[in-house]
Amino acid sequence: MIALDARDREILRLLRLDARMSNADLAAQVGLSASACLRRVRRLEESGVIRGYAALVNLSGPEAPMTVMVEITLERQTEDHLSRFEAAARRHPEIRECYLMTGSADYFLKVEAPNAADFERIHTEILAAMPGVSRIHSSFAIRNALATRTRTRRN
Amino acid sequence: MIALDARDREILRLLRLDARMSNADLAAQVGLSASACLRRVRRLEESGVIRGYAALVNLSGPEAPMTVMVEITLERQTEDHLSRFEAAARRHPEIRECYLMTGSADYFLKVEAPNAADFERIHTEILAAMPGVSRIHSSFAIRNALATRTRTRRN
DNA sequence: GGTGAAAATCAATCGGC
DNA sequence: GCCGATTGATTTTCACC
Repeated sequence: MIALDARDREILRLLRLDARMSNADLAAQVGLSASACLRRVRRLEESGVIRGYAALVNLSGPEAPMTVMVEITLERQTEDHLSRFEAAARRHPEIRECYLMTGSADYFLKVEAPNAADFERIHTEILAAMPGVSRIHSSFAIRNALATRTRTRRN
Repeated sequence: MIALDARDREILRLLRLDARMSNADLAAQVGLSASACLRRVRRLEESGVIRGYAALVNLSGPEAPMTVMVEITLERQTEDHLSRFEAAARRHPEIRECYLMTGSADYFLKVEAPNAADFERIHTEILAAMPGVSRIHSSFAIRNALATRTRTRRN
């Protein structure tokens, strides 16, 4: 992990709020020249601190996906089991977040599926089929309460 | 909510993977001209389907923030209480996600704090101080198991 | 780390189909 | 609703201080 100074942290804060802000704007807001700012952004990208940029999508009505919070408890927690679980999680884009947790549940997953049938498939074919899984507990989201707009147009 | 066709869904899928893909690339991948593609992206932004673009940040070591999954149970669930809770959640950027849930816990929050002291402050001053909160259950993440890089350079 | 300038790419608009 | 061309921004890469 590379060292970060206050300006790097400010760049990260701003890009988390608006990943499509122009480099010129970003540079002005952190008080750097455009070239110095771009050099820092590239360094953050290449070191993996910035691991990507994502559009925040917000569908409602019949298009709305199911969002399910899934707690997974494993029978065993050897490095090998954890690695295999995580490798499987990475292969399934419906598993949008996956955290190794303290406490009783070993993994916490946020799963997004277009519909209930797809979620059932993920549940039975992927999650329940993982080696060493002893318990799966799913909670369903009714709606995202923080779905407010960050940015609408480039200007 | 606007109607989406297959190309709109493909645009959303691609922009969730790489929000900084150029419009020219995006257009080529969905099989549209650049101007037609841009018109669709603007429509998705203006309708709120795309609510923003965010850099995915991935810090480890001493810079790593605490990620805490918090389940909140309310005593009452009137519209008024829910609205006030959600308004308060929106005011605190450390609350990065907030879902209204089915089942026993009413809200599910993902909280990110620079350190334990900040998390304690959020816990006591914000979460516990909300009206009608009867139970708060926090689970701590050890690490993000899906922190793989999506994109490193513009090219 | 900063400046300035050049080249390439891109966004954004407009007229036409 | 889509295409193609034009115009103005933006990104990106230089060489240099």
